[in-house]
Amino acid sequence: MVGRQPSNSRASVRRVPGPCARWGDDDAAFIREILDLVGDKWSVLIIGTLADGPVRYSDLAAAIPGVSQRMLTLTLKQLQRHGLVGRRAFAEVPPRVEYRLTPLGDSLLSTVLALADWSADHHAEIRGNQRAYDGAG
Amino acid sequence: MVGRQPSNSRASVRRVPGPCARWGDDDAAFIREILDLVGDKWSVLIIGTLADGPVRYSDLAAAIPGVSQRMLTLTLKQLQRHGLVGRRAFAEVPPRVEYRLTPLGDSLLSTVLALADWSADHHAEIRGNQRAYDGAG
DNA sequence: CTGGATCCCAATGGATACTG
DNA sequence: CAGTATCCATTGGGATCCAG
Repeated sequence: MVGRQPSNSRASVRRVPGPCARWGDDDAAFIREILDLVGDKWSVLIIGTLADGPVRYSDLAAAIPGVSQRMLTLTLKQLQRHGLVGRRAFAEVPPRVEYRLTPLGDSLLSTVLALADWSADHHAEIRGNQRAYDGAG
Repeated sequence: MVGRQPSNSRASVRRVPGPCARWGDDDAAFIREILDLVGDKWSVLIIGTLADGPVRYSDLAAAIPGVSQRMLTLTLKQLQRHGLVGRRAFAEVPPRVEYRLTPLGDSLLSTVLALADWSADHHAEIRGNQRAYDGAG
């Protein structure tokens, strides 16, 4: 999010060096927004948990060990807002609410799975690099 | 990285329900570690900037508008530690240091590019969802 | 030029208690 | 059950100054 600029910008455009090589400034901004969403501590875990079908709020909480109610709710709202997750409330007592992946959310799952696969593939290599780096300074 | 536990833990283990549907507990942990790295505010921008070849420290700083020296240095170290980025210092005066993607970093670039593509593909759709959500409450 | 060391504020996020 | 509201510790990250 953020999106704040230092106001300090003197009139002179100063030639903001430009975007980052590969992406335009506002592409970059949007990509960062998605990255914030995906890189969020709980988003991917939630998406992964919803992968196999609708899950109730309390079951989500149980399936994702460390999450607090606050963060679960907040993250679910973000995901809803972006249209990745759908919410369905049943007018029963006791109340029941189910969350599920939308088609959009499902398409993101595939993409994220690629990243997960990459992680798994290079797990050992990266661990080795870390140890080497930490050891050798 | 945190690692703090509340001490409050009453003797009862209470049976931590287990992992998150899709991944085992420690796979999940490692994936989250990569996600933290990638989801980091500057990592992807840096990786993207290094995509086309070695870049000097000061050029990186110039190419990535909002970044502070501190964060640039810190992020580069993380990337080095994981073996995604290599550093080469020239014993000259004034000093010159070049950073470049390792093959590992390059393979991550491809994966991340997939995410960037996904973002671009669904940019409009997501924006629409956001407006709908914000409007309808 | 390339960073390291400090200071400090704002945001993140967990714990807890309360509500419909 | 499914959240909301509040409080508070931890952390992220910018600014600034210093050093090789």
